[in-house]
Amino acid sequence: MPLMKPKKRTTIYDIAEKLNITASSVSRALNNRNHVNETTRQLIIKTAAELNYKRNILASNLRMGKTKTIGVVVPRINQNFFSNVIVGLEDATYQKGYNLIICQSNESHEKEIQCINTLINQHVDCIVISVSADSDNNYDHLKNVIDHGIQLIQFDRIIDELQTLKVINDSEQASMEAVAHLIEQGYKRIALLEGPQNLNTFSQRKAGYLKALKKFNVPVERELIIENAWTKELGAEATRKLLSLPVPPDAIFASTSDFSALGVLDVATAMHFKVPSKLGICGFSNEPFTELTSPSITTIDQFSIHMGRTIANLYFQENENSEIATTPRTISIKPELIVRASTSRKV
Amino acid sequence: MPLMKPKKRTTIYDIAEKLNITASSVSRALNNRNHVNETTRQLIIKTAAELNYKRNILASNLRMGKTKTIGVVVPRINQNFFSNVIVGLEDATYQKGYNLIICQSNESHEKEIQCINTLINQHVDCIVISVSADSDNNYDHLKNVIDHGIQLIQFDRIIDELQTLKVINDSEQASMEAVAHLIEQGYKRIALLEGPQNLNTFSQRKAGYLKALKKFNVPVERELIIENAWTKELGAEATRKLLSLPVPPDAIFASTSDFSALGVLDVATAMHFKVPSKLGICGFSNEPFTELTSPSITTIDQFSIHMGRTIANLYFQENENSEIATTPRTISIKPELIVRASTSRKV
DNA sequence: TTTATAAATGCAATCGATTGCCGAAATTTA
DNA sequence: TAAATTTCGGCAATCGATTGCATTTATAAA
Repeated sequence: MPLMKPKKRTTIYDIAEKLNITASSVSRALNNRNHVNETTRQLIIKTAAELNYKRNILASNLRMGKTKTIGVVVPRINQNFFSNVIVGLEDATYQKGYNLIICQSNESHEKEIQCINTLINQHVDCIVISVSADSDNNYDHLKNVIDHGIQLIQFDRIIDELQTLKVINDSEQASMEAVAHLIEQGYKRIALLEGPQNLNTFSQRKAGYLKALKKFNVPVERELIIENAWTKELGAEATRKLLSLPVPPDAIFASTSDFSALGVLDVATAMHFKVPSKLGICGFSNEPFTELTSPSITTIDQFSIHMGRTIANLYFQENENSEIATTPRTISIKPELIVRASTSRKV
Repeated sequence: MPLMKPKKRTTIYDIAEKLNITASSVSRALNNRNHVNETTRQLIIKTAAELNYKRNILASNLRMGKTKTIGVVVPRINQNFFSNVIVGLEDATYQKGYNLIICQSNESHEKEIQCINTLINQHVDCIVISVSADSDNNYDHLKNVIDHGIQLIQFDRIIDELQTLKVINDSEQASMEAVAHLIEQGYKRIALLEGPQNLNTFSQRKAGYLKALKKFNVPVERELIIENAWTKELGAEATRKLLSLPVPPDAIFASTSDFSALGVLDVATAMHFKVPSKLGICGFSNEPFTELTSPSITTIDQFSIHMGRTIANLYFQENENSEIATTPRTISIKPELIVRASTSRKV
C-alpha cells in the first residue's frame, strides 16, 4: 500500500486567489456577513463548492474562542440511565452541529476533577454533569467551570447550592407514589433501601418514602431503613438482614436502583418469601431487565432519553444570545411508576 | 447574579513578558524541546505554574494539525455491547490525554456518512467505527477518512475489503462452539436465526453454525434457517413459525442477539415448549439480562470492554511514530461461550 | 589569545478564519 | 453638478503555539 499523503484541504485563501479577491471577502460571504455584493457572494459560494472547501474548524475555533462542543461527565457511560441520557443529548445536539465529548468519572471525585479540567482545556462551550457519589463536599472544580465562562448544566445528581441550570427528576414525588402504591396494595411494613444521602437523588427518594408513610399514617420504623444498599450485593445483604427480623417487612422499596431490587428478589426467592404475595418489591430506574425477571419488578421510569434532549434544548434556549446563562433555572421531569408483578397482589 | 466575565487565560506571551524572554523559549521549555538552558527551563516551568498557565489547545491544534481526539461511530450508544466498548476506549485513551467524540449512526448509512464528515471536519486523529447494518455497499466515506490522513480502525462489524486496522471477535469459532455444545447436549434439529448477511459478524456466525453441523454430520435443513430475525419481535415471530413446523426444531441458535433469544424464550414459554428439555436456546452477546430470565439464557460473551481497550492500544502502538499506519492488521478476540440453564439438559 | 564549535535565545513566519477600520466606488440627495 | 450616503472590499491585526533560521553567547580547541 502506498504511503498516503493527506490531500491539502482548500482554504479561503485558495478561493480568494482563484477569484482574485481577498480572504476577508470569502470569509464574509461564507458567513453571510454583510459587506459583500450578492453577485460576488454567489460566485464565492459556487467556487467553494467546486473546490470542495470545508471550513477549518481548528482555525475557526481559535479565532472565535468557541468550539460548538459540549462536554459530558457521567459516573458511568455504560449504565443504562446515563447511556440513554447521552443518546438524547447526542440526538438533539447533533442536529445543531454540536459535538459531544464524553468522560466518565467512575464515581470518583478525583477523576471527576480531572475530567472537568480536560473539558475546560478543550474550551467546550458547555459542560453537562451528573456528579459522582464520592464528592467531598468540594465543588471548586464546578465553580471553576463557571469562572471560565463555560455554561454549566447539572442533571439528575446535582449540587443544590450551586446556582446553575439544572434538569432533574422529581424523585420525591415518584417515590411517594411508589410507596403509596405499595400501601394501597395492602403492604403494611415497608422497608427502604437508601443511597448516599449527600446525593439529592437519594435523599429525595427517602423524603418521598417518609412523606407517603406520613400521609397514610404508617409509623416510621428505624430498623426498616437500611443505609447504603446500592448494588445488587448490598441489596441482597440488606434483604437477608431484613427478612431475618423478628417481624420482617412485607415490602421493600429499593430506592437506590433496580440492581439492588434484583438482589432483594434473589434473596427473597432463596428464603422462600413469595413475591409479591409475601413480599412486595419496588425498584428504581426501569432498567430493561426489570420486566424480564420472574416476577417482573415494579419500578420507576425516568425518561432518560427525554432528559438528554431536555438538557440540550435548555442549553440552546438559554444561550441563543451566545451569552452564558447566569440565572439559575431548574427543569423537573416527572418520572412514571411502572407497576409490574412484584407488587401486584390485588387483582 | 453578576454577569460573569471569563478570566483571561495566561498565554506563553504573558510568561515570556514576565521573564523578559520570548515566547519561543517558553514554548520550547514547556515542550521539553532542546535548545533551552536548564536553569531557564526550570524558571519558566515555575512561572507557568505560578500564573496557572494552561496550554491553549485550540491554538496548538491549529498549528500542529493534530487534536488528540478520537472519533467513535457506533450504531447505537445505548446498546450494551457498544457502550461497553466505549467504556474500554475511554478508559485507555483518557490515560494518554486523548478525548473521545461519540456519534451514533442509528443503523443508517446516511447518518453514518454525516458522522464521518463531522469527524473529518473536527480533524480527529483517528476514527473508530462499527458500520451500520444499512450500508449500500458504498464505502467512499471510509476511504475518504484514509485520504484525509486520518487513522481508521474498524471493529466488530467491518468491511472486509477495506485495508484498515481491524479488531473483531472470532464469531465463527464462537458460533461453532455454541452449536457443538448444543449437539453435545443431545439437540438434533437446531434452527438458526440469522442477521443481515452483508455484515461480517452475522455471516461469520452463520458460517460457524454450518461448520459445526458439518463436523457432526448433521444435515442442514433449509427450513430451519430464518433470515433477518434480529429484534425481540422478529425472534418471536420466527419462533412461532419454527415451532409450528410439522417437525419443529429442538433448539434455536439466535445468532443475531440476546434480544431475539429473548423473543424465542417468550414464545417457547407461551407455546409450552419447555426450555431446555424440549427446546434449547442460545443467544449472542451476553447482555446482562440473559442471566436473569428463567431459565437463564446460554450466550456468548464478547469481552466488549476489553475490545475497547484493545482498539485504543492498537492505535497507540501503530501511531507511535505519528505516521498513520497503512499496513492493514487484524486483531481477533476469542469470545467465550457462557453455558446457562437454557441449554443444559444433561446434568 | 584567537578561532572553531556548541548551546541558548530571538525573530518572524505559519497554521486559517475572522473582523475593525479605512478607502474607493456606486448611489442618493440637494 | 456637487455633496452626502451607502455599499463593497482590501489591509492588517488577532487568536496562541510552534519552529526553521539567524544571531548571540558561552565553551572548547588550537
